[in-house]
Amino acid sequence: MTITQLYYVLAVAENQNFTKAAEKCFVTQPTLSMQIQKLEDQLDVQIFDRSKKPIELTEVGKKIVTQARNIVNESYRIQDIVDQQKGFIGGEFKLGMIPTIMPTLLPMFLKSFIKKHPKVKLKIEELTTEDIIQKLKEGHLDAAIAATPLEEDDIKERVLYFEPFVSYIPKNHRLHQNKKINIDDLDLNDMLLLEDGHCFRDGVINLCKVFKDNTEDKFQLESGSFETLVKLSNEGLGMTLLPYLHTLDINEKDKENIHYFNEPTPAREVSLIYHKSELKMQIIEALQDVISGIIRGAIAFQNVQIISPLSKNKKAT
Amino acid sequence: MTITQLYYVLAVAENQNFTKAAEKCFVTQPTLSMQIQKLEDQLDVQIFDRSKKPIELTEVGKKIVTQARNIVNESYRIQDIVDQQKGFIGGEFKLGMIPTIMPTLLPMFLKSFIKKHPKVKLKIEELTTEDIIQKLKEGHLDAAIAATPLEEDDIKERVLYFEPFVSYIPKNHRLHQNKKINIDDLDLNDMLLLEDGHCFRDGVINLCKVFKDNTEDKFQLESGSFETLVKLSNEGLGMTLLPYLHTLDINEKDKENIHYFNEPTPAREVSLIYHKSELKMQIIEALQDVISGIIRGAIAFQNVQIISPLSKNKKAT
DNA sequence: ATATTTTAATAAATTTAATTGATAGTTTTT
DNA sequence: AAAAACTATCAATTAAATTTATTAAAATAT
Repeated sequence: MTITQLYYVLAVAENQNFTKAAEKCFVTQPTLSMQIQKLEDQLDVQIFDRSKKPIELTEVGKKIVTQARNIVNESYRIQDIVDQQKGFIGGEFKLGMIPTIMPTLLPMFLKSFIKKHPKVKLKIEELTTEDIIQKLKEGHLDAAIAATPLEEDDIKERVLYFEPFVSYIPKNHRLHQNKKINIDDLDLNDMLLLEDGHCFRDGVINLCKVFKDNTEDKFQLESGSFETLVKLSNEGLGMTLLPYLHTLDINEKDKENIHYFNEPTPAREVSLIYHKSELKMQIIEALQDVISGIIRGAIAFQNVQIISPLSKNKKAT
Repeated sequence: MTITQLYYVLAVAENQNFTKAAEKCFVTQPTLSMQIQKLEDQLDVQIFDRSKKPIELTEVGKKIVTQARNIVNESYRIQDIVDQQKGFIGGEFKLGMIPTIMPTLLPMFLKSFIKKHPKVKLKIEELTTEDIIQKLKEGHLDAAIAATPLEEDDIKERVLYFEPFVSYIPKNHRLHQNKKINIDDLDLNDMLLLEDGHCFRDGVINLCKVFKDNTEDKFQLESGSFETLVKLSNEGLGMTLLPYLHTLDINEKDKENIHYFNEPTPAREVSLIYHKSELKMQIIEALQDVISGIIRGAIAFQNVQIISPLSKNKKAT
């Protein structure tokens, strides 16, 4: 049994296809076929059920894959030990970010991070929380930035900052006169929301339900970006909630529609999350340092109330 | 990096010698030299300090060895998964036993075990508790039978039985008239003990100190076997304590010197112990079943008081 | 000090294993 | 029924591990 064989098994298991898996491993398909067969012969057990199309794992196969993932990941840790010893901060680092954080946070820290740690090859991907959790568990991401707490066993969280929710209330809205907003002023029924799949949407729903749990989940208008939400709102279609950092680059004219909440300000907790195995911890800590340092100057709210990003129905989106 | 390379590193680390390590791996010495060099080149770090004789691990080397042991052991688990799936109970199984348990317990269960599980190739070694713990941690033993509790983080325990301490008191001894013995009758100063290194000795010392903690650790006579202790005792050199199972094959004449304790009978806890990684659990459970089944008929004491096998000075011997 | 022994590294040859390109045999899709 | 997609198989090739023989260096004994 070799680490390479186990790696091939993982590739086939994840792609459900020998040919695609071979491409991802940068070898030809017969290589995978033969090496996996060899492993199966040695163990005298079928890992894949080749009668099913697409190919499926057998029952033992599933257990073997879990263990293989362990072994392959633990093998990466040896290089990690060496890097740590040398104080070397570098190499490829795959970072996931959720869509409602990425556009505002990434430009704030990226330049500064690559300047400070030029040897790190950052690969950043925009993903839903759901995908992030799966990829962290499978070892396809080294870390991610998402709204927390997530309550996932295998994933650790380091809080970066608390980002307040801010109301965007157009002229014609019943709340526009109020200088500051209270949570119990909110009503999901006149609220514009991001489309399903964003955890910020779930946060807003949770927030609105803090006081009224009778709201039915029927919304009039939904969109994929805050920019659109603001425009729709300007058209008088309702108010909306924005994460604080998004309000920093709203144009002057629209800024008068921004209303802050009374304390305790509802906020989302934004954390750097990573697998509990703590691989590449040096880079994770370097990221944390850079981002925390930058945010310290940008967000100055004191008394906040954390709103959970988890939807009541689904696990985490 | 290959599992084989990691295995070679472990062998050299444990033998502190390339030549010996090569023999244990059933390859030639240049194979080890080259493969380990290759790994060192790849990681760009020295694992061994070859300037020291005998060869030593570097600081990183120590960390790499720990992780390598992880990986190699986890790789064995894949075969384990397959065996478990198939319900196969077989293969090599290395069992350690402490000297004060081995001669009485082994003959009781060995035949019956190999009859019930003929495919298991049992390799039994007599070892001190100390050695057992180390070998379990290094993966050189699959399980062991020892006196417990040990309070070792990485080691799990499954109690097999409680074996009472029995007094052996010769004619001329002050306690010979007493039909039953109390713990507070004991005095370390007229007690014959096993030589240092046996945990049963430490158990006896702990037992005697339950009531008197003023005893100084100066003993007159010590021996390596209970047979000798009994003979020395017969010569009038003092009383001694025996584990219950040892009293079953004392000759008729000497049996009148055996005195049981009043309840709660002091006893040692005898357990099957194994690494927390739970490798080869099927065989461990098979062993537990067989031994528990056999002991059930042999020991019938109810009210026992467990005496710790741990010495106050050293950790566990 | 010098010889002997022990031990690890190196070099070249050999064996073993992994990988590839070409192709055949299935199954699925069109 | 034909085409496409996919995996297994084979022989050839490439790469890697291992061995035997030897050298070099250090430790030990004489």
